[in-house]
Amino acid sequence: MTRRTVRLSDVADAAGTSAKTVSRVVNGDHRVSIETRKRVQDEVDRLGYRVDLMARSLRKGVDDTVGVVVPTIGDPFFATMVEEIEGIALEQNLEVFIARGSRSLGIEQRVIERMLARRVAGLIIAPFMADFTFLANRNTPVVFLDRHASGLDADVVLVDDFAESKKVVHHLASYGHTRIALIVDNLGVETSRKRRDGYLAAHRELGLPIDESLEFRECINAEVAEARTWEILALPETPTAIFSTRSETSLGVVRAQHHGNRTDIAMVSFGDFEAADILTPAITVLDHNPRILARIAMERLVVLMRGDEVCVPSETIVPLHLIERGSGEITPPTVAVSA
Amino acid sequence: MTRRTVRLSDVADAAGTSAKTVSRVVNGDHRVSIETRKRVQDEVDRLGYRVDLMARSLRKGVDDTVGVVVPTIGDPFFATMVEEIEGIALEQNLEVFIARGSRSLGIEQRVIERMLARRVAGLIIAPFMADFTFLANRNTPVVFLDRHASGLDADVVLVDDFAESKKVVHHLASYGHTRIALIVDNLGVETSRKRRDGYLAAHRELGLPIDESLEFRECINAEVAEARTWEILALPETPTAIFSTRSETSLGVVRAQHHGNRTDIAMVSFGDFEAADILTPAITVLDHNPRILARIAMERLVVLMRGDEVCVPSETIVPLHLIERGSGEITPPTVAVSA
DNA sequence: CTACCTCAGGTCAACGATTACCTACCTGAA
DNA sequence: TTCAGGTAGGTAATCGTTGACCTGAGGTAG
Repeated sequence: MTRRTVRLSDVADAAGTSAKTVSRVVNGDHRVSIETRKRVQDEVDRLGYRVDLMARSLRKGVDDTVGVVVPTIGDPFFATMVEEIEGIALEQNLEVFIARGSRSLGIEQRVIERMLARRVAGLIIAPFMADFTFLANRNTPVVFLDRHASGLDADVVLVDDFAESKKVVHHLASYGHTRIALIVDNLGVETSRKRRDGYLAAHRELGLPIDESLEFRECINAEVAEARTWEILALPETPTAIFSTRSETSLGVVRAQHHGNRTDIAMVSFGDFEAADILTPAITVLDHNPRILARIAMERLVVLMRGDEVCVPSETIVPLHLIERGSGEITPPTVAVSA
Repeated sequence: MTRRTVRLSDVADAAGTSAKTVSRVVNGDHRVSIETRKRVQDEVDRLGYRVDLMARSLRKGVDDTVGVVVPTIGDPFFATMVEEIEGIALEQNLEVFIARGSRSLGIEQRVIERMLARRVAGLIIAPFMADFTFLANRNTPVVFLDRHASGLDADVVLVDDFAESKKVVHHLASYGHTRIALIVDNLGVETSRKRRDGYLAAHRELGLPIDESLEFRECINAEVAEARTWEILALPETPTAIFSTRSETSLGVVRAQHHGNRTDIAMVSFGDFEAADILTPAITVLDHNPRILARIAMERLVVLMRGDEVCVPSETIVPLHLIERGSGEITPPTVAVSA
């Protein structure tokens, strides 16, 4: 029962040819006569031969795999990205390695080094905190997703966090809000910083006062966001609107609003989430669609991996739409609407 | 700038030893003197040597990778499983391949064959529809997750779908419900079939009439479930409770209930979902925690891969808790509660 | 003083497939 | 007739690492 591996040469012996010929048949090389091809193919089927991809990759120098590194896999946003990437990879006959980059400090570099040791053909990275200088003199193609990466000039696919955030504040302001709380993650994270910058810039453009006590940082997950929202609700002068800069934190915000019976406070989420449309009120969101981003990144990576065109790193910005569902169109108590 | 790969022999030349000695140092073999070890290590660092995992795996016959196949990656249930698996894999210095198994017919076999060609050290499969007989005479360790697999006697980690579903119906019945609608996926899927069987069995045990018109099959996603729920709401004699057998479909059910203003109908979800606790009413769920399942499966796989103990395939059943949040404790209109 | 053991290190082949380079043989044009 | 060119197929080296096996020096027990 010890099923020894069937190798090229086993098939060759059985078919009375050389290993090279079998290799040609297996790889669809045309320099093989019809009869030989058939004879070899029959033996391949009979013996149940499969290429050993380890051996092939060793010889070729690259492996037909792409490495995907995301901050968290369980987050529906990144999970959907991975699903999209996997779909394209399958079409291209590529295998997908997955790793999480946010566990601890230095973890991103570690998992990426491992993938490089595997000679992955390309990398898609949704960066978390690392500096990517260590990738500089490798020649593995890399596309960054969702955020810019420091230390490496590579392709990147993202949204204009700054402008989109400004858009949200302008939207809320147009409904009369002047006191808008901000729920934001660690500012060391580029996306968070830019979203906050957009929030501040919009305030300046609109001539709204900037109240630092309305800015809640370090909202790293739904739980923290929920706790901060309870603080918001306890404020002497409650803000009339909340802007949550990540869909994950939005759930925390909404949770506190519901449990605290304060759904009268307007709320906009950067990023859609499940159930956002069935809550009461339904949540107005900036539709940050992971599939589109992932698709563009992966298609770009495939081009880079083919290596036809030696092109300069490009930056793709995907525009977002604001889906008005209600929570973002609530007017503040003391202001009458004109529209 | 053409960074040629640094190999063992390059380091060996630089350190004035043989490649084997470098290999020993790199792999922490003890048969190397302190001085030699240091000299080699210095060269390793200076030249920036990294093992070529392709070469190592070819030599060793297995690759330090595990393949994970799930029906869908984007679904938070499976995404969380993958995240948990990846965490344990990292601790064990294993890399993770990810693939989706539900795209089209035969896709599971195809992606698994590819992983086998890569000589993965083990497989974790959340089966979808395939027959796994083709895995029978391979000797790659396999653990099935979430469902039994046909055609292969291997380890499996799952919940008792039948008993848990019965529990739900008993729960609803204890609140006086006798007309309970069932939202269920394709019955070709084992979990779906068993959940339905549990639903039916509970009816028999309780002496409740079984009304086939209350059974809605082929609810393959949230959209279909939502549509079916609209049908339910339009029924002449509306059921007083709904049992949704998957968290994904639960969202659809709840969506229709909310938009149709029929949150007076009781509802229980097999599987928790985000926002289930902040809806009004909050949703009663059977807490089908993917992390626990994934952890058990992965720990089991690690044991199998070590191959110490040649053990017979085991079946692990994880018990679930019903989280009563409100929607499952609504009483039907015409019945007075005694408790 | 010999026999045996351990330690540090080395040699060589093999893992399985592919690439670069040949060898016949055949065809057709000059 | 001869030679370029194409076709079918083969040979040998190589990708980078490791397992099996070997060697020589030194230690130790009898």
